[in-house]
Amino acid sequence: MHVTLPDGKELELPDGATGADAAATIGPGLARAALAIRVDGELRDLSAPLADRAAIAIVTARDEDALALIRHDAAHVLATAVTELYPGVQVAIGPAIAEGFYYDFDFAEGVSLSDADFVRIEAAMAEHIAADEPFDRREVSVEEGLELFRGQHQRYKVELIEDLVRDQQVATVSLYRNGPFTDLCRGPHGPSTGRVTAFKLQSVAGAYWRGRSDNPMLTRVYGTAFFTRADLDAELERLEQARARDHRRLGRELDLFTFSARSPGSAFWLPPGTRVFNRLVALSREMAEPRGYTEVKTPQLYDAELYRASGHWGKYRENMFITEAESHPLALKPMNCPGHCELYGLQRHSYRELPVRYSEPGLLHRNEPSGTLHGLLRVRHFVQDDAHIFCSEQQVPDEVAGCLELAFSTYEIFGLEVRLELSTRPEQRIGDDALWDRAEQALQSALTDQALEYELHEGDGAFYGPKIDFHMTDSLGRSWQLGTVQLDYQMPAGFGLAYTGADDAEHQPVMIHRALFGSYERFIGVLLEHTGGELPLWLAPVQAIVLPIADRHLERAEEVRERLAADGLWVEVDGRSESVGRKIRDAELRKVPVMLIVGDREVAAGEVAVRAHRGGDLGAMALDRAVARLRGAVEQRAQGL
RNA sequence: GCCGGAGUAGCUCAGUUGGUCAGAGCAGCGCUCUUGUAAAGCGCAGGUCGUCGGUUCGAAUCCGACCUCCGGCUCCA
Repeated sequence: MHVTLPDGKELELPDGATGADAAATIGPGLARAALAIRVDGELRDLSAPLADRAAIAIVTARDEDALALIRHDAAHVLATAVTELYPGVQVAIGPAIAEGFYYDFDFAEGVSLSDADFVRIEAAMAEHIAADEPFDRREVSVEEGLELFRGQHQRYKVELIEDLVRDQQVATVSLYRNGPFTDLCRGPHGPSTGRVTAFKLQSVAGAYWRGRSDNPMLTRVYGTAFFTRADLDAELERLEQARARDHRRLGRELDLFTFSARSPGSAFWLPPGTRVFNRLVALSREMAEPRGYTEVKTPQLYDAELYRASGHWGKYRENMFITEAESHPLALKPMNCPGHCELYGLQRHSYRELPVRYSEPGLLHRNEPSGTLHGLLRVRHFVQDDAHIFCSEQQVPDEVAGCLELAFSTYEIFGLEVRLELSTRPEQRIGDDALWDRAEQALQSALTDQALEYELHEGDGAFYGPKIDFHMTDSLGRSWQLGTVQLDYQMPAGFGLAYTGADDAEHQPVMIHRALFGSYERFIGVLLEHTGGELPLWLAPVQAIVLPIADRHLERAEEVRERLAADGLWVEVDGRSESVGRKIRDAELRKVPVMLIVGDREVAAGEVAVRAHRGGDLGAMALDRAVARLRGAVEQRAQGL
């Protein structure tokens, strides 16, 4: 038979030849390096027999899918070691993931795992790797598979097979055996365990079986694997570096914010952090006002009646802080939309006013589960750069497009790359499907009209409408939602909102929810991680620091400070009796963008010696010129001087 | 909320099997130095070892409950 190689050449092989045979025919070096084979684009085991006329490519460590392959191998080796060390353990699933692999286990009652156990598990894994046990694939009937795993009391495997039968009507399942361990697995795998050359177990965590919180909690062991020790070390080094960019650490080091056990999930903003926060609020206003937004202020606390109208009482109550006064139930607002609807409904509206665009840096409280709180990225008390647009249905496309334009204009200022997601109707929702159809269609066409790339997340929409979300990742690669544009036909109906049309009849407006930063808290958190705490000059909490060389220059330093402060710059004087080297070092560590050094020469010449953070000495210049440069950089929102 | 881990000075961390173990560095404060582009020197002060309860002659150390934090899961801006 003949198969085609990636370069177009044909290879002649005996009938029934496998991928391994093909690799060996091409050359002994390739045979040694081969991990798997791609047959007509699909990744397969080397041991799989090839079909005549197939297009094949031998997969080696250089292939981009190879890492995922050996990580999956590593997951099986992990399960091999764990089943050996902990008799009676049940195994669930163990896939490769973006940064490594995991395997979920259900340990016997009373047995728990901690990272202290990694040493011996890793040692057992290393033995199986050293033994270079082949991965043997076997296709068996469903009955045989069920019998095998029932015999081993592996209920999760049994459940997986039963589901395969139910959902995909399979008649057979594939098993992979390496050494003493046999797993239900689709494959493919590398030829043997020996290919897992550099691996490390990283953490142990709980995970619900099949990701559902009413299922049992399993024990998940995370690890990673690479082809070389050097790659593994580089990854561990990268994780170490990421810790230095953790926004919680930067917030403390830069005196931006802090937390207290007396109000878990709520940041305390220190003066420098408050300056950053407020400047972002100012930017939001600056962006929104020319685009026709009008700012409003609405209450924090509402009668439960309001949340009945908005649907929150039914669908969101779990996340709300509820109190009462004179036996009336009240709740702190978890979103601004009900208040904005109420405000809209308190006045009459004509079609001539539409769209009405209410914006509000609204303070929200959400009763997030304690285990989900995470620095500034997941809090219970936060401010959204929120706005609600009330418009006619005809205006929806333009308004959604306007929101997308505003979003991209905003992210561009920070040099942020965002990922778009379109989320559609969830199971828990209000309103009939015809309206959902229209709303989802409107958002989708807004994206396709501008040829924007997005991921579709079915079922992830808000309970009142579908949404387009903007995502960014933190220093450890975790994804966080920032902005959102949500289309809502339900809440205006719940509030009985209306406007008088040109036809003199009452019409129901459509509402668009939109936030760009999302919450200021989360945005600042992500921005700190993105910049490593080196905020751009216009946003830096201390934009410049004046460093007098000796005490006799203190007076002049104070004059320089006042001059800059008069121009609206955030500036400090380091008046300590320390060496200049020390003052520079401390200013560098505080990531202050600009240092202005004042000594005898500068006093005499009316100059300042300018030094940029990580940019070194820029030389002396007249004070006026330094001020002009600083102001210019701030106005242009430049990265630095 | 669930699983696992952790909590010693403002920060980073020591503290072997319960018995001068309450320590170090940095930060802070004081004094001296008056300094030219990433750390001057000396000294002082600072913690009821997360909280509460228990075991013990004796607990930072052992046990329990609770609180908070960390890593995940579910959920979410």
